[in-house]
Amino acid sequence: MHHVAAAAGVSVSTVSRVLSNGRYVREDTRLKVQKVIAELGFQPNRLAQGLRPGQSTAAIALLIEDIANPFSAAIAHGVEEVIRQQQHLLVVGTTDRSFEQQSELMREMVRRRVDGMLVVPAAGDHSAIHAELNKWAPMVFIDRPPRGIDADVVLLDNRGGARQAVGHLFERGHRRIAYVGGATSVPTGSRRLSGYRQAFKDHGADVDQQLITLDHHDAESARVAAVDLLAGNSAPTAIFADNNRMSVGVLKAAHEVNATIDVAGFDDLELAELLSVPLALVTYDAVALGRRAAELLFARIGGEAGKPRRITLPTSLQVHSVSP
Amino acid sequence: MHHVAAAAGVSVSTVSRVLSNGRYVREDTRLKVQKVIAELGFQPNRLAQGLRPGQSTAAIALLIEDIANPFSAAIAHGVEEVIRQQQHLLVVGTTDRSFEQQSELMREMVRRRVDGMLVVPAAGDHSAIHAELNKWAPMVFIDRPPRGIDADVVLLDNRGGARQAVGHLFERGHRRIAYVGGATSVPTGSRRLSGYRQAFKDHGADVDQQLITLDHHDAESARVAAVDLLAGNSAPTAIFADNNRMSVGVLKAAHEVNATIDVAGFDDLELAELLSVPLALVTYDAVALGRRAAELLFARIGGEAGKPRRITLPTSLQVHSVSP
DNA sequence: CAGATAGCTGGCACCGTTGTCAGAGAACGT
DNA sequence: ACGTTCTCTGACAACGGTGCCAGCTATCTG
Repeated sequence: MHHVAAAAGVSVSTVSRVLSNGRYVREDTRLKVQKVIAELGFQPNRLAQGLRPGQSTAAIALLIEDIANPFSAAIAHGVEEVIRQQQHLLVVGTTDRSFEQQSELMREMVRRRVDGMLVVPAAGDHSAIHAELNKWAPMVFIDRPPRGIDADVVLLDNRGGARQAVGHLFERGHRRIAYVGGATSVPTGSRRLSGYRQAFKDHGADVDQQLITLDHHDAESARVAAVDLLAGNSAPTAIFADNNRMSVGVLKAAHEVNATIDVAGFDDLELAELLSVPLALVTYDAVALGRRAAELLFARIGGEAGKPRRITLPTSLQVHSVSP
Repeated sequence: MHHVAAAAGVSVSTVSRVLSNGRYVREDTRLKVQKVIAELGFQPNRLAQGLRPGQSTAAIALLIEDIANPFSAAIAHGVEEVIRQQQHLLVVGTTDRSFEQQSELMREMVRRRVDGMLVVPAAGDHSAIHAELNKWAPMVFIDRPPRGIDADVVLLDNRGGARQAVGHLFERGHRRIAYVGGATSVPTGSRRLSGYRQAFKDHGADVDQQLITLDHHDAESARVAAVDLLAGNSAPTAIFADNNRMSVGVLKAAHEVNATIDVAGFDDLELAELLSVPLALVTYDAVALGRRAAELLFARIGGEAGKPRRITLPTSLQVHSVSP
């Protein structure tokens, strides 16, 4: 800016006034300065602007497990919608499910003075890090409650969704319904398992522990487990899959051993309607998850006080009938 | 920091030395300052650090069409890998395919003094904006060359991939092969169409313009077009789809009218192996696209001069045989 | 015609941090 | 005893902006 001022033969104050569209600048002075700015290709330094106290950086941090995951990507999309509307910029950090990495990213974001943080929390006790950083930037959590603290969070109805899907299998006459589940360290999974159990209770049936297999981290591991289940002498007639990777594994297994079973699963699948297996999917609006979280965050940034809020978004069951 | 210095009874210089782990600080002074920092929960302001000249902000901008798009998400993932390794942070901007929005985002990123920019360019003449901003931050483009300038870019072998896929259909005995294509304003599509034509030339066949339908922006529009093609009295025996949305539309159409045709398409599809249609897909490593672009960008940031580079990544044809 | 008011401009302190410099005191060599 | 070197610390100027204040000129008001 100093450079521009010198070239235009005015003071930096005047250049600043031109840039901020302030009053009290003579028209020809304004034109002269704007001309120099254009010629020099000058761009004001927003970091320096944000330096003075009370100034916002107009940036929001989003901490997710992995951008390539469609679920994370949908959340990011929803967040982005709100952020753009609020004229803010999005800084993305990837935690890789590591609590240490998440904590270090949170600190880095605070050092960069983001206005707030949206976090899909990793497994770990958040009390220390939350106490340390909360006064710097408000935080809103997404998809699961952070362990150890009571904080703003936007969730899905995991329990209700699983209950409804398994209930659907019951209504189709099944009694031997297996459960193929992902990581047990995340609260999401245990809520879904709880919904599965609830569906059994709803229908006065007993859960067979032999039909529950957990802690599969990818489709391949789920496929192997499902093949085992279907090969057993008391094989299930239907399978509920914990999440989309589990669903893919289960569908591959059924295809592989040529079993005619009903499948239900959490999360949507691309092309589900083209498959030749009766399939029911618990779908939801992941974009809304990000949007609602961002809206809540901006409310907090705007000074909204009050107790931590917990918002639960509904799921819906999408039934794909088998193709002819 | 001033606050910390006052509380610890030392000067800001000393606090700065403690934070930057500098020499010449007595052990008890260091401990005293660190204690105060911990008690106050102080976090240094990285924006102020980056203010002095020659200092980097350790931030990279990524401008994509839409984070929720799996292709964009995969690119972001590859970029993230490199960026984390380089201890940088990722700022994401969404252009929505609008050249105006992209230009404004580019300016905003420069105002935030990012070290460099990675851009999946929108349709539009980049000469003015590139000249305006290139001196501030190096740019590397992804997936398609920006119109109007010669710049660093990392591409896919669109022409070769389409040529190979259509060639595969020829080898399976097809001669009437239709083309269902996406937006014609992006160079990617025209390269793929060129590959399609080349495959016809390779096999001494003539292209039938009646079998080419373009400018579909979503799966639904592609589905309708494919249904029309298949209902015609000179229906194709195979269809090549321009991208994954087109493929989905074509597959739905084939399923709908119960046509037994061969399908080939650009981009991968989830669950492709479970479908009961002969399907060949042009797949590629989208993560590598982001990774290579980020690597090139860091080389430029590191001062590597020389002519603009054009890196082309290979595609591979994945053939899914029909299920029994 | 004096005084008030409005328009326009430059000077300066400040934001939070770092690097340079100067200075004080201790340890050391001659 | 004296100069030199080393350790430690604080003062200060920058970095790139913004906002306040002072001061100038021109116009308006009584």
